[in-house]
Amino acid sequence: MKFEHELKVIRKGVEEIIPEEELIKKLEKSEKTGKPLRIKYGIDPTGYDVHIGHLVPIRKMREFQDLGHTGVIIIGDFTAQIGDPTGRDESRPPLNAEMVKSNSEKYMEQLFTVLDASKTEVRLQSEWFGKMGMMDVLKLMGKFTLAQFMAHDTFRNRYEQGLPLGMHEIMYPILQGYDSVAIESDVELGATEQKFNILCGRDMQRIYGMEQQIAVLSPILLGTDGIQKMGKSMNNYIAVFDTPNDKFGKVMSIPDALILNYFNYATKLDPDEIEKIKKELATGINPMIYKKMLAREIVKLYHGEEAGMEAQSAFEKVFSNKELPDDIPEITMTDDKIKMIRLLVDNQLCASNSEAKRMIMQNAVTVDGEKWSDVEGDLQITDGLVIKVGKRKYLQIKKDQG
RNA sequence: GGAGAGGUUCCCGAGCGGCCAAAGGGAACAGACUGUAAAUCUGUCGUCAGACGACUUCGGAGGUUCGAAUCCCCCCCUCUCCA
Repeated sequence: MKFEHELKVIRKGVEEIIPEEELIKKLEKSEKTGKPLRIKYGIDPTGYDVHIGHLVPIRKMREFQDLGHTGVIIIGDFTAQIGDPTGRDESRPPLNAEMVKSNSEKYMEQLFTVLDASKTEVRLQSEWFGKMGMMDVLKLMGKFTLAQFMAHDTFRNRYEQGLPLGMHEIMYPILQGYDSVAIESDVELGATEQKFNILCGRDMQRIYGMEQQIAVLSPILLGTDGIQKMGKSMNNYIAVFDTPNDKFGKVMSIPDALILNYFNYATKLDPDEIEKIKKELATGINPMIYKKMLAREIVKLYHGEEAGMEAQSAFEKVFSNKELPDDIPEITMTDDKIKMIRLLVDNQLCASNSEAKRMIMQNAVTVDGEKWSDVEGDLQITDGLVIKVGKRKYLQIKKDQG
């Protein structure tokens, strides 16, 4: 069959393609005309912390790019004012132009760790929505009925549960859908929860008499807690900006049952190889071995091979062998002694005096490996002392004689 | 516009005049253990103060009371039903 290779690449790690037959037609057409397909993905510039869950569809975009197609990233400066109803982020501070600009720049910087910049277009929603007036908006809204929206889980559930549902929120899928018209997308990427919004884009294109886009839906990546989807509000995410050591550690903290899932969706590993790992894990082997490999693979993706190895040895050093890490934050002190509690709070090892005391009482504080138990005590400062709080917080003191 | 329900500590959610810094669960953190920042168990979880005690907190502003998250008044917000 024609396009067998392309389809195999596109299908990999994808939950659903709607409709697949049309995608084949589009591929054919693209080949015939030599015109690359336009692959859309939208982001809301409400913040800029990108986590590896976001990158599942982005990696898919890269694969499209490698097949010669064009990625189009939409900066949702209008939808950001609404907040994706499926995302359920509470606070929506109004965004001004500078914030949009700086957020999206930082956002793109992270996406370009994956994307091919030469085949990426970045577009702002305000390019088209900024020109619209009330009449245009009414016309857009008239294309859909309330029943269509209430048939959608997110809206219906919130309505039925008696939760607030703003009128403007139903505009979200409409705006996102119109984006597809504006940029004439052939394919829109997103996680499965985006199905409704992306299909809205299809409807919108049909209404405007255009060729309709294909939805290519990625699975939702679970967070490090293994229960909820990875998200900023849940504090269960691995960020692109996390240090290699943090990425490694966070991967090590996922439940064992999640290992294969992450291999599938958060790494570039070949499916055959993942199949092998699956079999290995089923033999009852210590999952840690493969979790380390997973962590290494993920670090590698963003920081390179060497960083992956380094993060692993740092992890083993600190957690398996309980040695000191290489990069301990340092402070320089001139005094001969300091109250321990103050030292901990002043250097952000603890959030408050009370917490510092609690930590001491819970045997969480050590000085050069020795437990510190005197809640009120002073620390005699000597050069090179290492303070450790809990499992992960360190501080080294440099004594300035001067 | 009318009638009713509600807004509690990071989240969910109990409390409805003193025994409430506020049950319970989740998250988080710590300790033990371990094969991992897995799992499990135990503990901690407003701030300040030598665990006594003090101060700030229960949508917002007032009031009643020796004393309020709990009662009253006004305001803001959410939900349901009626029009």
